[in-house]
Amino acid sequence: MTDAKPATRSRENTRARLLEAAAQVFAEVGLGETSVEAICERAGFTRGAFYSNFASKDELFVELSGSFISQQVDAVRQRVQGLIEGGPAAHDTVGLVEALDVPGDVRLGVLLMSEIRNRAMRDADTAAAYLAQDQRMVGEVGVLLDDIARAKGLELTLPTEDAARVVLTAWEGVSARGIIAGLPEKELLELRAVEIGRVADLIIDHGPEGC
Amino acid sequence: MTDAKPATRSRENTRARLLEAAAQVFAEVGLGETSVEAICERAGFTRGAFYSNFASKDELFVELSGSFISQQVDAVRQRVQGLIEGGPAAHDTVGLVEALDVPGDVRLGVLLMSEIRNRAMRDADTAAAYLAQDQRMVGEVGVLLDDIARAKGLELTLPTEDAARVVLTAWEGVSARGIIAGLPEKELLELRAVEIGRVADLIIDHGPEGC
DNA sequence: GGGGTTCGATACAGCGTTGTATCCGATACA
DNA sequence: TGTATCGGATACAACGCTGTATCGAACCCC
Repeated sequence: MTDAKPATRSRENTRARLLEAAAQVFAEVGLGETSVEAICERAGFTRGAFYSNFASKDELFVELSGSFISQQVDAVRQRVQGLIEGGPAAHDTVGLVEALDVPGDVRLGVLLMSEIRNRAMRDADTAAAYLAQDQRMVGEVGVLLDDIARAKGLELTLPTEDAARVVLTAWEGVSARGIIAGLPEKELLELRAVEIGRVADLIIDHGPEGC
Repeated sequence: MTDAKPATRSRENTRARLLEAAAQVFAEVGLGETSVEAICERAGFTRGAFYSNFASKDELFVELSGSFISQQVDAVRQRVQGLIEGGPAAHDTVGLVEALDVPGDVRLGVLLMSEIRNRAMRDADTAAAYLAQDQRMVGEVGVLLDDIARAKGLELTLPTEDAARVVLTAWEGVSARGIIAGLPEKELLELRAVEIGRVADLIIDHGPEGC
């Protein structure tokens, strides 16, 4: 999945390497600051290879962002299903963090997602794609939240969809803040777990003190 | 405050117009996609005027982002103080929305803030400035939240600082989503008010049902 | 293993942008 | 009113980036 050097030259391989390199460069310097040249250099190709596979930087970005987001959602979906099938044992707010914490380079993921959102704010097509996947993500998290609450015999303190949105928004917010603060990967993960735990308790654990 | 055409030519006036134009262009197309040329055109100057006032696009951005954020915080601070001095009458979650809702072009504000955060994720200097102002903002919101809770005879369900962060994160998240969804100004304000009200209730109104 | 095809490298023309150096006009002050 | 100064316009050289057209080599299939 992370073949740095290609054994043989094939269209698919080249595309994949270009996409991966592009993701890195986008994350490092931002979409607007990224040149096609920089992507090619990172991937170990020349611009000839690039234009043989993509019409422009924009087209590549559309493809990259599309696959990246849906990949993220799919990963969460898989984990949510796993947790639910695992029975009530796994149904804790800890499970929530576990579900959202898609493995991989956290920093890259946060920065790339930030670029996508940034573009979505200005481009209608990107916005539509983003909102569609976002809705899916909200659905998955909502299912998990409902299930956690049910396993605990409690009710959500918010409508499911709103609850999921609050959790996801907090997730993104705390991720961004961690990056800005320059936290290393490990501490970022910890911070995120702690904060999401707090928010989840607000939403699920309505009234922990004896009434 | 919004003089389009300068009566007389003065350094300060030119700087101000360039800064205002830059804010608009940054919001429209993003920092990286913005050329010095575009800023000057928007402001009604040539690049000569620009380089006579700023060393580079970056320097302008640093100045702009610095003044913009602190201005936002100051505005919130003023409103928070006003509300608190207004007595318990104004102490509602409605007051919270009122305090955060700094008047002006909402879309521009959200987009510009997004650009600043985006840069803060990659540039240490910007990050430091951002975090400092963010901390101030958290403080202000925290004070208001504490006061609202006290006026209602309730306690916050989270430590003050965490509570403020949750509110602010939700605020930014819902703003961004509104922009992405292409909501017009008015609906964006409504959406924001509703969502923040919900979140605030979670944090302040612990246990609305009769125990 | 040879020939056709595909894929990536190379070369090139063109454009937009940057930053500076110079010039001109307006403002301020005597 | 004349003069010095300051601020913005103009002109220019240089660079980086884009996109395309062409060339050469690796792959595929027979």
